[in-house]
Amino acid sequence: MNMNIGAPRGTVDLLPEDTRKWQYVEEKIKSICEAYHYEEIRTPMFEHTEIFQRSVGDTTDIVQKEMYTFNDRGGRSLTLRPEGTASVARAYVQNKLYGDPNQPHKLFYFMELFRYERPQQGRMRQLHQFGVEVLGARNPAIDVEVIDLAMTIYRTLGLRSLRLVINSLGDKESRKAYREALIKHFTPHIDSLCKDCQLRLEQNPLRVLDCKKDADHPAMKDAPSILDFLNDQSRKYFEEVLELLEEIGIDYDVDPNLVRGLDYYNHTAFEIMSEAEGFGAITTLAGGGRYDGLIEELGGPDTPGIGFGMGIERLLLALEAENIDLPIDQSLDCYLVTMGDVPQKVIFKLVHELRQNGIQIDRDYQGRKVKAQFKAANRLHAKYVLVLGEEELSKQVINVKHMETGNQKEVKLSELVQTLKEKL
RNA sequence: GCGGUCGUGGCGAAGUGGUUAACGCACCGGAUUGUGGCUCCGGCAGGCGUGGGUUCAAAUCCCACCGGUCGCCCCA
Repeated sequence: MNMNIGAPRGTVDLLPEDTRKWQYVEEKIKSICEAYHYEEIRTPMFEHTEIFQRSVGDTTDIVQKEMYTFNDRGGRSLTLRPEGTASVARAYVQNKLYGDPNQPHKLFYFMELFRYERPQQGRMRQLHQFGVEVLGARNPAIDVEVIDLAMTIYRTLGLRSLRLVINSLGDKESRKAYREALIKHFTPHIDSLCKDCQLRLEQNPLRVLDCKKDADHPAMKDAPSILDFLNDQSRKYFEEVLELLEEIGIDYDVDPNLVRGLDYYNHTAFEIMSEAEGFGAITTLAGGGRYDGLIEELGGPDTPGIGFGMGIERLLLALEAENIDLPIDQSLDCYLVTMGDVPQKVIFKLVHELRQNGIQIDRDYQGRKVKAQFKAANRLHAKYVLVLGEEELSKQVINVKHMETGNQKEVKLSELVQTLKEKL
C-alpha cells in the first residue's frame, strides 16, 4: 500500500477466513440466547452526545477521552456509541417499554462500538460487542442468570481458563457512605498518591482502589472495604447472588476493589477474565453489572436494570489462546471440471440449473488446464467433481467423481440433479 | 495520551553502506493430449512502509510521518 488510503487506525477488515469464525460464534451465541429467552434489539450507531455523558458519566475515561464526537450539519452534537447499555436504556425509555406488561425485558445485541484509544491486539477503535440488558427486574436470580448466560457462551465455545470476579457496590445509600469513608481515609495521604488518584479522590474515589500505580501504597492495605458499608438490604441481595452462583456451580472470586469504570453501576458488578497463557496484559473478556437508576436518569420511571458487554475480538483471541479450533465446515459440494471444446453456454447453463436446484457448485473461471482444475477442486474441499468433456457431452452424460474415494461413474445429464441430491 | 520494538514479492524470511535484492512456501506451466499426491524442470512476482536528509554510493545511517506489536492509563 503506497497510498495513504488504508483502513483508519484501529479498524480492520474481516476477510472470509475471519467472517467464517465470526458467523459461527454469532450463531452459537444467538442459539444460547434463545434458550434463555433473550430477544434482539438494534439501536442506532450514534446517539446524542448527552446520552453518554449522562449515563456513562462525565468523569469517566470513556467520556473524557475516548468518544468519537462530531457535529452534524444541523449543529447537533452526536457521538458514535462507545458502549451499548446507554443506547438500550434510551430505547427502552423512548419506546415506553416500561409500559409493556411483559417484564422484565430481556434483550441482547451485537453492536459495533467506537472508542478513540491507542490500538493493540484486543483493543480496537471500532470494536464489536455482544451484550445483554435485562430491564424491569430487581431479583438476584436475574443477576445470576445474566452471569450464567455469559459463562455458558464461553464454555459452550470451549473456553476453560475463566475467572469470574464479582463485587457489590451497594445501593445509593451504601455507596454514598462508602464514598465518604474513602475520602476520609485517603485525604491524609493525598500528597503521596499518584496524580491520577489525586484527581480520582475528588471526582470518583471508588476508582482509587483499582489504581495499579498505587496498588502498593500503604494506605491501600487498610482502606475501608465496600463490603463493610453495604446496608442490610444490599448485603442480603449480594449474598443471595453468591448463593445462586454456588447453586449452579459457578466459581467466583469476590474482589472488593472491582468498581467498574462507569458511573451507572450499583449493586452487582462483575468481570469475566481469561487466564489463558499468552493472552497478554488484556484479560477482561466481559464486564457488566447492575444499574438501577439509569432508566430514571434518562427520563423513565424508576426501573432496575442489569447487563454485560462481551468483546467479540477478545473472545476470538481467547479461543486462540486456548488453541480451540471452531468446527467450521469449509467444504464445497460440487466442482465442475470441463475440458476440450465444450461451449461456454453449455457450462454456464449447467451450473445455473444445478444451483437453481439447491446444489452447491463452483467452477473454473481462469481457463485452467484439467489438472489445475482438479487441484482447485481439491483446495476448495469439493466433495464431488463433475467432469464434462466433449465425449461426455456428445453422449449427454457427465462423469461424477467422489474425491475422497476416487470412485467415479457416468451419470446421464437428465438424471444429474436427482443423483446429486441423493448423494449430498 | 506516554514509553519500547518492528515494517523487504501474496505469505514467511536473508541481507546491517557498494555490481542486475538470497532462499522457502504459495501460484502458473511442462515432464504426464482428459483427472487430485510425490518428484524433477521452468516461470510469474519485490527495489525494500511513506517522505525528506547524509554520502561518490542506502533496504542498510539520520529525521519526520504512517502503520503493526508490546507495555502504561483504562477497559470489551
